[in-house]
Amino acid sequence: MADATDQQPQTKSMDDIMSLCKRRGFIYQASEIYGGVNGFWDYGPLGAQLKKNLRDVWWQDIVMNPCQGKPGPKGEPISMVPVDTCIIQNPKVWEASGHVGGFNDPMVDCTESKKRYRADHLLCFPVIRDDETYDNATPIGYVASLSREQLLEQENKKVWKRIRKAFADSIGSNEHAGYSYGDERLYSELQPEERAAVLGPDASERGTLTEPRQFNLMFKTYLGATATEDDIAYLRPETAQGIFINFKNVVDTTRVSVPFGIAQTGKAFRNEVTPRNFTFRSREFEQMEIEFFCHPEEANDWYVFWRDWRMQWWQEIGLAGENLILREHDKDELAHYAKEGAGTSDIEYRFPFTAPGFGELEGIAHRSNYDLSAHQNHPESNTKLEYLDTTRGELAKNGQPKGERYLPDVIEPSAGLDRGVLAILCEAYTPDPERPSKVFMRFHPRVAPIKAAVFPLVNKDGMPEKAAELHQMLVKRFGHLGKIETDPKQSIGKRYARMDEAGCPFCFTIDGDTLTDGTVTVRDRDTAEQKRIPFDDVVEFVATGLGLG
RNA sequence: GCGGGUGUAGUUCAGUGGUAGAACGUCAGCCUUCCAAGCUGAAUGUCGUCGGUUCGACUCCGAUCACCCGCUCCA
Repeated sequence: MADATDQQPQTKSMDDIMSLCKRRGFIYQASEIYGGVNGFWDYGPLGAQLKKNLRDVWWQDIVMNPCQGKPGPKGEPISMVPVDTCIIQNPKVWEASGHVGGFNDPMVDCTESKKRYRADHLLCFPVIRDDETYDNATPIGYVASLSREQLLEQENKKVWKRIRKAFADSIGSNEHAGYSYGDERLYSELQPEERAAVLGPDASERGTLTEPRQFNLMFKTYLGATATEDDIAYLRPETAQGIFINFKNVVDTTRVSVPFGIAQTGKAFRNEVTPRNFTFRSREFEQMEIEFFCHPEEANDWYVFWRDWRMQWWQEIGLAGENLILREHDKDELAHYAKEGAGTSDIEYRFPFTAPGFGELEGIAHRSNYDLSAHQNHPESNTKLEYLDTTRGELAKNGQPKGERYLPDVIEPSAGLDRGVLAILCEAYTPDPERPSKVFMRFHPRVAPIKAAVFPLVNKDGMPEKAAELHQMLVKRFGHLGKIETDPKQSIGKRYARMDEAGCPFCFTIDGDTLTDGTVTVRDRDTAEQKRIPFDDVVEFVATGLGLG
């Protein structure tokens, strides 16, 4: 932990980073002139380009040239096709996926301790007096706990005293009066009158827990202008389902065969209970998702493949170092769809606001065939989603396999685009008291919103014209990748400083010598060092710098 | 949802019961041959919002919104 890079995030101030984001036009508060709106953020000119670049780099490395040409577990090329599906789907999609039933967790508040619990996590143990017959006893109340062990196995005097005090009116304060527990029930399953007799996990008297309240995390909307209850629809809480419900379409209309992946980027919406931490937990956010379909026997290999490659990808685009970790989920934190699979991993970044902890950037989940199965079995989908794999099965007389029908397993690498941008901003933010800007943004050239800048050293003597010429050359070659900046005004130091805060990796300066010996000055953002190269080599220099050489 | 904190120019912050300032940034001009240089000048805020107290509120009170921190929660 003594390593300098290890401690860097703790020394970076989130307030300073947010201030720079505003000041330089990366991120603004949404609806700011109306006082903002909780959980929403807008991207300014530099932020929009940065976000687009990250999305484009993902698209390039996932869809256009999957895994940068790296072969799969068996040496085969990775097969990937894109889709772009709707934010609003038939509401039955979300019934089948489990979001309508499961995406809303009933919550319980304790009016005494001010704590909040999930109603289906609260185990309620009936308290039964020893002088009652166990089998047909009426419980005198319930003791709630988040875990069986906590209450039963680690019971100590403190817990015991608390319970005895809370039930003093029923079992008496006599130390020797006994009680025992019946079989536990979930708080969510208790009747209202039973709930009034529950002793909360952190309460000292009974009946301090509220009724379970629904926290529906999906945004509701209405289809059609009449807007009745029959017209309810939802803004998608994840892009994934759009892929699953198009699985058959893609198989039927595209020359893909398992194993292959379907990729998609797009907005998703969740009514987070507590939006927090700048853009980290926004209610409107963008995902970059892959659903990779494979034979169940190969799913584990693909899970490992994608987990490791996605980690490598984030490292390659600038999140190198100790701030990025790969973390395998514990069994008890697996999502409902991953229970049957091999597991889930998170790629996590140590943000200034999570340090020394980490926040999730991307989850790689083994979803087994949960989703395809759910859609196939939904009574109203009425569609067989089994895949006919003609490379498998017994051999027929002619030597050809007879084929095997199965629901493919799915490996899902699901990344948060906005979280990626935020991590890149945090990682790039580099305080440097030695330089005029006091800080610079060390973006990887592939994602940097401004790719290069061209400056005439002074605004006269033919330098502006020469700079304009070079600027045009660079725009023509690299303008599709990001902004090429040029600016003839004010001192050169001020212009360099601006580019430092914008994270522009290369600045080229035209001076008097350019006009006589045909060389320009290159200034490197990270070292602030300068060297001269021929004017005619600048395009090639930038290409190399952007990894295109 | 609870507790704590904050809210004044683009940013960082002063400020006083008598309707606002600094620094930096931004812009313009001059000047400038390599790191926010120099000189001159300019723009910018309904002091988060609404309401109350007051002759008068940026200041006091209340509500509300937003952000930050700690819980809680987070497919």
